[in-house]
Amino acid sequence: MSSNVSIKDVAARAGVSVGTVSNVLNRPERVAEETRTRVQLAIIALGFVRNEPARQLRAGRSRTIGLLVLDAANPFFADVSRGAEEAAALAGLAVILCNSGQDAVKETSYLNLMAEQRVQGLLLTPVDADPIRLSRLVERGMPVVLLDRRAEGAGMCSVSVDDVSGGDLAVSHLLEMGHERVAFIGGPTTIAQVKDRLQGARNALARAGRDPDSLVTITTTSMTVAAGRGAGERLGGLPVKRRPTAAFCGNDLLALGLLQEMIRQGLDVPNDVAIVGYDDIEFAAAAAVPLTSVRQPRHLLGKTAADLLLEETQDPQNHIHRQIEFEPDLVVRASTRSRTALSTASQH
Amino acid sequence: MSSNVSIKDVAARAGVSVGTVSNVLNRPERVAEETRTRVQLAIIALGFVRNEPARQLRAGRSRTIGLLVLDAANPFFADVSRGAEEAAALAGLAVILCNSGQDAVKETSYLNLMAEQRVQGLLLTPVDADPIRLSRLVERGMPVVLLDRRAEGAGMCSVSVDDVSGGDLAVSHLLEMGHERVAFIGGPTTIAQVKDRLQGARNALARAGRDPDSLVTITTTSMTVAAGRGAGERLGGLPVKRRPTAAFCGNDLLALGLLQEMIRQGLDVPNDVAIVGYDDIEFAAAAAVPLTSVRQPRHLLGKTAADLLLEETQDPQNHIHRQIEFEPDLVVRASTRSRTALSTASQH
DNA sequence: TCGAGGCCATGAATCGTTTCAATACAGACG
DNA sequence: CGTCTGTATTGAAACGATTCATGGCCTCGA
Repeated sequence: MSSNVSIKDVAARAGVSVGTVSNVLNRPERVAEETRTRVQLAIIALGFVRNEPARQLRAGRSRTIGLLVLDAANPFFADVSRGAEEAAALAGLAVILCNSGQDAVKETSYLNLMAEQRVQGLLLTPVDADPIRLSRLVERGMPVVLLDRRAEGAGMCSVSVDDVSGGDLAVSHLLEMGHERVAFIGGPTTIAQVKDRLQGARNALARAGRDPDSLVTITTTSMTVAAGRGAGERLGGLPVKRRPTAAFCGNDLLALGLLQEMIRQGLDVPNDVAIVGYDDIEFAAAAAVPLTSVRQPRHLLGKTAADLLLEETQDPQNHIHRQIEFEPDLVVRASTRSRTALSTASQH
Repeated sequence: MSSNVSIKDVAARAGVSVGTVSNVLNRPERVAEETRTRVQLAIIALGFVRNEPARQLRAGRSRTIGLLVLDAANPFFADVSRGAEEAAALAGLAVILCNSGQDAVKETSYLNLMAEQRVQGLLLTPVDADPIRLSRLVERGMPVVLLDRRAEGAGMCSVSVDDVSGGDLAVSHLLEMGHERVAFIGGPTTIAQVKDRLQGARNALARAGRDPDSLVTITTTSMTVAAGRGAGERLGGLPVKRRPTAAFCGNDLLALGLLQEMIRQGLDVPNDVAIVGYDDIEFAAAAAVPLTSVRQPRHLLGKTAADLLLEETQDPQNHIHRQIEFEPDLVVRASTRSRTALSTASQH
């Protein structure tokens, strides 16, 4: 198979020992210049490519970290991944990207895969709150940084955005715009982000003196555009009297799907139904009705997580686990600006 | 570091030899039931995780394939990746996903990384037409399948969509809608997809009896939403007399950016400028003005490529390289339906 | 009772690299 | 001329798994 040329062949061709070839590869300054170039020429002539698994076996550590995301098709995670990759690349590490697709079985199998591959560490957006699999990993000494999710104990680092606060921002805004009946759309509720954003929504209601249970909750089985359309069908099916006048969606994909379905049903956004999304992905601003959304520092999230992981792997002794939490921003766009509000705004 | 428990520890604890443990792992049927359960218990008790690099070193082959895409942030490639991953997973292989970001340097470094990792094979969307790096890989016996790009010689498999035909579809449609001045937006032109789609556009003009050089070509440095906005600025800056009344964009990200910028400038889509995108990503339909776009079978593209690669790795002797090419479809939406056309349509 | 044959388990060789103690050698110095 | 120092290279022992020839033990049939 590919590249059966080993360090031994290079050594033979250059007339040196394998140890010297290895030194040329790893500590070139220790090798006399003349020898070094001879070896390098042999490497080129033979097309030698280092066998990384063998290196890893002997050296004891790999040059990769793992990144396990909830949904690789969500542009939010694409941006997070890029942040992590850039930070890892600076440290000479490659990232193995895996997609759990919110499926606990796939998550487990990928966690196992990464453990077998002996990645140096793991960036992880966990599917559910189950701490058992995780703690087993950590106990065995695998450095883990939770991503987009706050670590509960102090057993590991985490980088997250305050989802409760984000949910609060979103629904407070809707209440300020005068909405009485508000819906929350998201799910499954096993996902921490969903739970927290919902909690934030309830907090906002409570603070405004409303009954948190007045929140109409539409639970979806995933967080995709298609699920958003499905939720839109359910919303549109409600009698107008009881239909919420505003919906807060657990992410922008849901919001975009909901928006599409509202338009299809001939409902006006924001006047019949106002919509707030979450993540502020690039497409939110380009939507049929530009989406109001809760913005998260996506790129920074990934970069910070990778940096924390690197810190831990490079000096595990002195590492102290940290939980970093960013604050989200609300970006207001047309999907929540009622026509009157809009005209008021344009008078400025 | 993580999991320093080796097969030797398991053997000691179970009171058997390492060979037996290996057999339990790989050919359990050869081991007596009583022994097998004893070993399995030891594995669980010690939390043994197989060291994959060591396995790979001895066994000679890895259980991963590489996937190198042009732009991981583009939902088109997210869908392609998912197709490839699903097919690979069925064969028990993991996918290492890397993102060249249309950067030849990054591409080279990732190709090298994958070669060092001894992936079984490679799915690749190449940055440019340079065949040298590729042929070197192939010569050394690395199975490669080109993805979203037709292989020129017969040296490797490829799975692609006919981009010339796609460009033709798009511009033919614009001409049918009565547009006289058409623009093409895309770049850099080193990317084969851009070149072919442009060629298709010119073919359509020629067939309609127009001068292919009448196509207004706006070259971008990347294929992102931001680049689309930039192109929109240039388009909007043209005197109305000379400004194209329609733009065909090299992908949907560009089209979405262009659309945003047109709206910002107060131009009407499609009446001032009609827009056709490419890829028909999910967000195209949800855009401010739903985008007409050239649809590609994204998921199938990835799946087919992975299947071809598996076929080659599983029986390299009898494998015959194939070039599979799918045909694209045009999906017409509001971004090219002028108001008259729209009202005509709604009378049905 | 013996030999054949089947089933299991063993243990050593091996994969390609890194690492490190040991060695070779040249030049400086007394 | 011997010794010392330091630099450059060597060679062998790991790393953790797989693989396969070998052999022990049992059972069965003659």
